[in-house]
Amino acid sequence: MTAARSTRPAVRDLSERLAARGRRPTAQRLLVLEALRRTRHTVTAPELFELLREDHPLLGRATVFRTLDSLVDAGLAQRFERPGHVYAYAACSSDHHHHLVCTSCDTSFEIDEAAIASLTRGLEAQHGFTVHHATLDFYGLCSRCAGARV
Amino acid sequence: MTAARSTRPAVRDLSERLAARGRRPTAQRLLVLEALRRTRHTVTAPELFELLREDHPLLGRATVFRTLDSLVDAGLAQRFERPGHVYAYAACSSDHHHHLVCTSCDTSFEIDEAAIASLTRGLEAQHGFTVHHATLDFYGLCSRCAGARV
DNA sequence: CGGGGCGCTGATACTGAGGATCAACGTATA
DNA sequence: TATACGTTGATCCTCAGTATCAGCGCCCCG
Repeated sequence: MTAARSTRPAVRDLSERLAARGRRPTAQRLLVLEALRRTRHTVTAPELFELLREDHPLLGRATVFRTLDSLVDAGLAQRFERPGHVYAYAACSSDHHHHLVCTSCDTSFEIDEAAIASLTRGLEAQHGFTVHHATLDFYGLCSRCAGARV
Repeated sequence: MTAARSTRPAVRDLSERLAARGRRPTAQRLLVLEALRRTRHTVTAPELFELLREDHPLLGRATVFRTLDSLVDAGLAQRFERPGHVYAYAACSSDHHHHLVCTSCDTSFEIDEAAIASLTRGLEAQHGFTVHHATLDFYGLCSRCAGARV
């Protein structure tokens, strides 16, 4: 597999984020990230593996799992709950880690981080707690699905 | 800081909540709920099973899994992430579903729901989204652990 | 420019959380 | 007391996620 030579923002972002942790922006990682960016929906690791395998039969199963973890770790993807005790993933820009997730069509929408930052600071002050990371995800129906199922 | 420690309401609460769904407040369910209330920490289903089995060797494994799901469903427990892609659980009062979780000692603290309610309403208005349920959990260090690891 | 360290990959086999199933049981209502 | 129905525990199964490891390729340093 050849190394990526494009200079699109996604690539630069990934490269920087990974480099900051002594990791490499490999073709596989870009592949996974771009596939994740392309779907507007949340995807489980096995789903994404099957999806990618259609075009890239060489891609390894373990690699997809590992890569998704790296992406979450690098702040470029977010983990969600799916019914049935399964994790699903969605790409997110480096500044927006929280989402509205439609439980009907699995589409995810990014949330403006400002409101949340102030909430976090309030909680830290109130409880003497040091927040490192938060899952702050809202599940429900998007306007389209809410309308469609009246 | 310690959360409210009112003892008996647990049973009434469970009964009502379950009855509202045509379900029964069985001895097993109370057992699981009380064990969950007793630990101030988050616990995984297998951990809780092992814990309960010491005193109640008859208790079935599947029952613990089922019961934890019922409790979450009834709003009396909350699911969390643990490193290693595992779910952990904590009891919560019917009105407080969101927590601060210490990643060092696994203790969980309830968050006042008022601030969150207004955040939710704002998001609903802003995105035309209908929120049914939210995971709103903050992971980090509690004051004790933050102090201890200087 | 050539070797060596190290991170990454893909294949395989494994682990264990959680679910499905089902006969037996308990409890509430008729 | 009889009956219906939710619940339980035992067993077996599924499959998401992990560990392992040999081979490979990038990058650094001589």
